[in-house]
Amino acid sequence: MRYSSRMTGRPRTFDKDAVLRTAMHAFWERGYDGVSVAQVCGEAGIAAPSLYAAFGDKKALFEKACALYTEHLDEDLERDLSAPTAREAVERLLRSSAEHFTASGQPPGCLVMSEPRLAERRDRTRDMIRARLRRAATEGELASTAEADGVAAFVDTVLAGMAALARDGADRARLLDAARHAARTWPA
Amino acid sequence: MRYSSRMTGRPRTFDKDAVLRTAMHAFWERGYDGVSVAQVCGEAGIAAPSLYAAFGDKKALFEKACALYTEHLDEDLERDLSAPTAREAVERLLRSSAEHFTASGQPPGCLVMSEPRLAERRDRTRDMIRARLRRAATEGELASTAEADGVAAFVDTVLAGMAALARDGADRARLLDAARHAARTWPA
DNA sequence: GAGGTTGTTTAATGTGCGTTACAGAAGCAC
DNA sequence: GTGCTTCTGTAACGCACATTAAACAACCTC
Repeated sequence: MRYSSRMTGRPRTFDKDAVLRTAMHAFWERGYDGVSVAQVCGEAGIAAPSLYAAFGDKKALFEKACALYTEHLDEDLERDLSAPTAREAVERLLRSSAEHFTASGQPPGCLVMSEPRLAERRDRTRDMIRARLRRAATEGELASTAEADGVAAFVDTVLAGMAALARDGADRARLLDAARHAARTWPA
Repeated sequence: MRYSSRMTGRPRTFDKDAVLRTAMHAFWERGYDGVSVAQVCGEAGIAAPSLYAAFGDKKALFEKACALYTEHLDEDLERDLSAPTAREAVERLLRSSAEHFTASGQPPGCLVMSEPRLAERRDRTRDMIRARLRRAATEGELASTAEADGVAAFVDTVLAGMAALARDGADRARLLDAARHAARTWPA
């Protein structure tokens, strides 16, 4: 047996990306524990061994689904936070999050926020928000680092809360209302 | 067989209330799906048939645990909302919630907020908050019913967010920080 | 065509779950 | 003591789950 070049073999009969999107939607909607491998197979129209061959076990599938989910999310986060002022950055983040949490054709809420297993990723997001606000403190937009951390805790809270409300069926207008009220907080 | 008076039989060897508290803690910490009947039995030190005889099946046990949890919670909510002004009511609610979500000797966060199955109870809480704020609109403390509903959506968001942050390990100071910033929102 | 590699299908594996049958133990009334 | 009732302990039930073994099918290279 040689390791020269990849052998071809029988071609896959399903769209791997489509199956991953299906799995991502399922985890997003019902969480890791709320989704069985058999359910993903049923929704994707493939048998279990095909899924295992393509993605590994359930945990690996979940991680790949999360990677797909956070791919666009991280881009959006960085775009919003790169606004010239922290105030604008926060306003953009809250608004775009409200929109994302209530996007049609997708489950309400946020996979990262809802899934207990993704606490580490939530921490990373919060680190980025805090970093942006601390920068605002050094630039004089906020009074101090402590003030920046307080605003960061508040923004984290509103983000998590909007995701929770969306999951409970709140519509986009309600979330945008909450985001608008949150923006009033900004220290004058 | 007569239905006259209750027969005595062998007395129970465990403290029913203590077992229910144990179950409540378990559900609070790990959610309905994250808790098995066997785990509750192990933590409570009783066998499954004893638990089933005392509380019924898992769903009934969960409902009784929730009733125990919300018993004190509803009292606190009504106490906070009965403050003379809506602003003070909201400030009290946010502060006491932050404290409850980080109380020592109890799991962090909130059983009602974390458990997907309790959406109805969350709705009831939100109805009470909205009702208090609409009252403030009729009393002239807020500009309009629409304004009251906006503030209510914001308060709902902050409450849910604080519970989520607490679950992720945020300490009491951080939650109180968020609550304090949220109070700044109040329309002047 | 033969040989090799990979995908599919069916059926099975083992594990943990919620739940219960059953036999014995512990109390009360008489 | 004998009845009656209720609780306890062990062991089992059926089911859903994640995962895989084994046989077959489809493609490539030669």
